[in-house]
Parts: sequence; C-alpha cells; structure tokens
Amino acid sequence: MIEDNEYRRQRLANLAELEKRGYRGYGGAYPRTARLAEIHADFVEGREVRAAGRVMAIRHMGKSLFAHLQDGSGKFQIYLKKDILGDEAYESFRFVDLGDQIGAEGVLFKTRTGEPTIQVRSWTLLAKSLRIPPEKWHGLQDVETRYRRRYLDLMANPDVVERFVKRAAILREIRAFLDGRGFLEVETPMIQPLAGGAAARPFETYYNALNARMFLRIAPELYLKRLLVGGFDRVYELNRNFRNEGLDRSHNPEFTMLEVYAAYGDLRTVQVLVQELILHVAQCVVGGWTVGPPERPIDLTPPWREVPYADLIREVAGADWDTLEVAAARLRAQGMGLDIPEDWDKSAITHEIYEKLVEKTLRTPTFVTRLPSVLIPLARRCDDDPNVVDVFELVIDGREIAPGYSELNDPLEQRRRFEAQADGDASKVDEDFLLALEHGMPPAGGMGLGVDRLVMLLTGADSIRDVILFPQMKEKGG
RNA sequence: GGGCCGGUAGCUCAGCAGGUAGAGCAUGUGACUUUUAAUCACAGGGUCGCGGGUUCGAGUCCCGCCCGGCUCACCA
Repeated sequence: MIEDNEYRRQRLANLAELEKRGYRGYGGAYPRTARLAEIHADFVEGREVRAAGRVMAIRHMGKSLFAHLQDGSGKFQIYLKKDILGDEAYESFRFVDLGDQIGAEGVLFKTRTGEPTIQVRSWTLLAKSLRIPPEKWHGLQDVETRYRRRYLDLMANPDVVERFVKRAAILREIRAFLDGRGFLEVETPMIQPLAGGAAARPFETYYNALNARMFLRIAPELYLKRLLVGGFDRVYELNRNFRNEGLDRSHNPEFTMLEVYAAYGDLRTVQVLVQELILHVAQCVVGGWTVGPPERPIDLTPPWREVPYADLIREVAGADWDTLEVAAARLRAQGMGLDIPEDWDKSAITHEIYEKLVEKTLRTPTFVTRLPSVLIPLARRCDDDPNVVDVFELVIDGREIAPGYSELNDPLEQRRRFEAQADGDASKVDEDFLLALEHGMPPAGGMGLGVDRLVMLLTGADSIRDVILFPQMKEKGG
C-alpha cells in the first residue's frame, strides 16, 4: 500500500505539468561527457559538457537559479539563466523537485566565488522523484531507516558511501594480494547436503528436484580441502556464509568470509600470510597502519604478539592454574567475578576465563596459539602435546578476526573426531569428505578471515550493520 | 530472553507539573539574473509507533504489544 501525502500529490502534479510541456517523466539513456567528479577534475573554462545527476539543492533567484546535481562520483553546481535558456525551458524548471534526476548541457564557467559551474543551455528530465529526499543539512539520522532503506542513507550521507567504497577496495585488495601470490579463487557450494566445517546452526531448505533436505553452508572448508586433494594447492574463497543464530552488533546471519589454504605448509605459512595480507590491505585502503575508530585507534605495526593460550590464562588466573582440580578452579574463577555452573569441567571454566577476561583486552594484533583440542575438531594436534592443537586465533581490538590451523589430513583421526562430534548420529558424519581425505590430502595450513569484521576495523565502524549494505532486520508489523 | 533508552510533520528535533501540537529544513504563494545551509514576506502540513486503561481532559500517567538502539545472557 503506497502511502500518500500532500508532497506526493504535488510531485505527481509537477510530473503531469512537465509531461504536458513535452518532457518525459522517465526517460532513457542520457550520454554524459563524464561523471561529475571527472568534469570537476578536468575543468576548462568555456568547455561544452553534458552532465546528469540527482537534484540535491535548488536556489531560485527570480530570473536565474543555481542547483546542485549529485551522481555516483560527487556533486556539481549548475546555473540556469532565463535569458540563456529561453522562457519556456526556464519556466518548466519550476516543476523540478529536489530528488529529481535530470540531464543538463551547457558551458563550464566559474562563479564570482570560484565554484566550477555549468551554465546550462538546455536540460531534460530523466526521472521524476515522487518522494522528498532526506534533509540536506542533518542528513538521515534514524538508524532504523538508514538500515531498512539504505538508498536514502547513501543519498544523504557521504560518509556512508565512502565506507562502502572502502569495503569494495578491501575486497579488491584481498584478491589482488592473494592472486599475486599464486592463490586460485574458487567457488564451492553454498547449498550443501551437510553443513560442515564449523559449529553453528545452519539454515535449512528443501530441494524439490532431488527431494532432499539441504542446508546453506556455514563454512566452505570441507569443499576447499577436497580441492587440495584434487591438486589445487593454493586456493581461496571469498564469499558468503550463513548461520542461523542471533543478531547483534558483530553478527549478521549472512556474512562474508575469506578462507585460504596453502598445501605443503602449516600454521606458520598462513600466520605469516594473514599478517602480510592485513598489512597490505590496510596500507592500500587506509594508507597506514593506524586503524579503527578515532577515539580508540589501533596500531597494526608489526611484529605482532604471539602467545600460547595457556600463558594468557596463567597471566590472569595464576601460575598454578594448570595444577588446580576442577573444584578449586571453579572457586578461583568465581572469585574473579565469573558465573560458573556446577557441571562445567576444567576446560570449560578455562575457556570462560579466556572469553570473558582475556580476549577483550587484546587490542593490538595478537596471535593466540596452542588452543585446547576440544575447541577445534578440524585441526592437527601439536606434536609435543596432544591436548592442544596447532592453531592460532588472530585477535585485534578484542575481537577474533582470523583463525588459522595446521589442517588435519589424517582420515582415520578425522573420522574419530567426526564421530565424537556426531554423538552417535551417523548421518552427521560427512562420509564423502572422509573418502576424499582417504585419497591423501597434502599437509596444509588454512585460515579464515571474517571480512565484515576486518572492514569494521579498517573503517572504524562499531556495528556490523554499518559495513553490510542491507543488514538483516525484523519485518516491521509482520 | 532480561535491563535501560528511544519511536511526535517528508527529514532533524523541542514539547515543563496532564489543559487546543511547536521550531528549523523541506513544501506552497510572492520578491530577487553569480547563489551555495542563499535571503526576505506570507501560508499550508500531524493516526504524537499500535491497542487498552485512569481522568472532565492524555504526546505527557498506567498496562499490553510492535519496531529500533545500547547492554547482559543464550548460542561453544
């Protein structure tokens, strides 16, 4: 149901009036000399140009008027003078409203105050806007409207445009970096019969033609590893994952993930790689290694700290933490202000300490290594200690940005871990993946990088909704 | 899911102790041929998120609901 109001009726009347005067309300292509920012950059007094854009401001001054046009590149001022345009074309402009798309041609000049301007000789309507654009000075502030109707946000708020332009640059530079190092970009299934590669609730769907229940992927990992078996020894995938879980400032149900695998390498290979990757992208996009919101800048300058999980725990929980029995550990954790249920085991209590008291405090880039194997079923155990796996978690600004593993390539061990995880439900074991592993997957290092979180870090956004064009929202009134 | 805060004109926001709903921008009319948050004069514009209740009277107080933000929890 289209909501009507006096403004819309007025604009419909203006549209009818313009059509009566021979303008088309919704015209076709309008070839331009260049985009507005390019016309600005190549300004030559007296040059003939054709330009197009959305009318963002009109200043009537009797027999002449100034207006600003905006396109995807920027803004440009136009000047309409009655004695140059002629009475009819000038009078018709009275029926142009803020927000209309128009085309104009004329001659470049500079005003008294030095602003580059087009002296318009003729103009045409390209699309009539039936709705008032957001307010010119304050822009669009209401966050709900900004997320639900992003086009208004983009129209009104240049800093939002800039952030999404940066997002595009980040994606481009990730690809440029990896392509330059011989990694092959691949696309693997997003619709999967089993949602593996991570621990998360999947979205379920149904494929009619195959009469089969399917899932949207929660990770591409198990398919990328099949490619390692096949011989693609450096691969990456940069695309969407879907997780059927809560929404908050750092979680959207669909989010963008980079996964990279380097055969014949290990944890170290991808650890070096991810550091170089992030530094490269920061340099290209931010122009330096100081990133994050202005009020709490983060310095990415290497070397980045590397520290085992257990050391971090001992730093806050005491040097004797490893020797404590469960009951004593629970008491100590409670003494540190944590709420610990009675049935938790030692590793759960330890991880609670990590998540609540350690991770948040790691602001500058930190590789946390040697995590407990119970936390990560797909990684290789450390040769010197089977209780921990050969992984890192890269934490920046208190958030996990990128995990990296020495990948498990032993099919027998992988089967045992899957079976333990499936807890007796054989249908949850990915036999197809295990079959691939049995053909021999080369040893490999692999890592994942939460791209939305990287964009947040590099653009100083503190909500994931500010780096996703159309974030998930509840239906209103549904 | 809990707690706190918010939803008033197209947009940005005021609205006191319960007493006819306000401003700026935008819109309309008029003036103005180098303005740029143009300026000047006048005018129009409201389901105060939705539904109940209290009251002579509710934007304002109470209850329920919807949507959003922050936060805590859950979700490894």
